[in-house]
Amino acid sequence: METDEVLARLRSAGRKVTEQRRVIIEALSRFGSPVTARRIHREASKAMPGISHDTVYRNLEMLCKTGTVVQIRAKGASLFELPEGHHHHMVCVKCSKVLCVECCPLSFEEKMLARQHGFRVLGHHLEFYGLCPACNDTG
Amino acid sequence: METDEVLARLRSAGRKVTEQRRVIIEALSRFGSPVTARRIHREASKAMPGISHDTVYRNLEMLCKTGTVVQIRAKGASLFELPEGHHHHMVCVKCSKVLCVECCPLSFEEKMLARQHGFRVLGHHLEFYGLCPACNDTG
DNA sequence: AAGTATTTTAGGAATATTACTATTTGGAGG
DNA sequence: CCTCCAAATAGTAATATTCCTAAAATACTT
Repeated sequence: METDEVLARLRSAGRKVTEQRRVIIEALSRFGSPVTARRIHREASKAMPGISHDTVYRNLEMLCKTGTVVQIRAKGASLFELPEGHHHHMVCVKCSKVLCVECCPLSFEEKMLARQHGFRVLGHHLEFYGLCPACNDTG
Repeated sequence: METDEVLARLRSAGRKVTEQRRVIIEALSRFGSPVTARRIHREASKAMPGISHDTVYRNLEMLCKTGTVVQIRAKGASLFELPEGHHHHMVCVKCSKVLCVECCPLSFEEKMLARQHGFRVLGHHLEFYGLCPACNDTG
C-alpha cells in the first residue's frame, strides 16, 4: 500500500493527518518486511528528530485497530508491517523467523460471531506457530 | 484441566516438575478466567514467597508453547488461562472485555501449511477484535 | 486569516516483559 | 543413598510498552 493511500484512509476515518503520522508511515513503507517499533522509531527519527516513541506506539496501535497495519507478536518485541493484501504469519518458536501465509478462512466466522454474540467484529489476529524447515531438521 | 494432568504432561514431555511449576499451575487453576502474569505471580507468592516473576513468565511461555496454557494479548498486559477445550477469544478494543468463542476452523489449514511450506505447525493463536455489545451501543 | 473545539504530541514516569549469569535442583543411573 | 548433568531458578539489568498531563497542532468555522 502507498503512503498516500494510508493517509487518505486516515482522513476518511476522521483522524488528523499529522507530520508525525506521515513520517511513521513513510518509515514503515521503506521496510519491505515486518520490523520492530524500535526500528520504526529510529527510521522516523531521521526525518523528524525528537519524535517520541510513545507517538510511534500510539499510532501503530491506531493503525492496527483500523486494519491498516498488522502487528505480529514475536518473542522479545512485536513486529509491524504495511501488508500487501490480507494475510497471516507463521512464527518459528525457535529462531523467530516469520513466514507469510496467504490463506484466510475466517470471514464467514466473523459474521457468525457477530450474530451469535452481538459482537461487532472489526478484524482478527491470527498467527501459526511451530518450527520452520531449518529448525525442524536440526532437532 | 486439573493441576495433576498438567504436571503429567510436563513429565511426559521430558520437563522437570519443580515446586515453582506446581505452584504456578495451582495458582492459575484457582482463577476461572484469564488473568495477568502479575496476578498469577502474586497468587503464587502466597504459596512460595520469593518466587521470581521471571520464573512465572518463563513457565507461562513454556506452557503456551506446549499448548497447555493460552495467552491472550490484551492492551496493557497479556492474559493467561488454563483452557477447557480448544477455543479462542474476542477482545473488545474499547473496554478490553474478553469473550470466549467455541468455533475453530483451522485444523485443516494447519495441515495445508505444513505441506506447502515445510513448516511444522505446533499450534495457532487466533483472536477476534472489535466492539462488545455494550460498547457498540454507546458509540 | 483568525478563533475554537478536539485530537495529538513530547516527555517522562510507571509497568510489563525479556535477557543474562552464577547457583541450585530434579531426576536418571549407579 | 550418592553422583552427575542438564534444566531450572533467583536476582538483577536491560528492553519494550503503556500511562499521564500540559502544551501544541489540525481541521473546521467564521
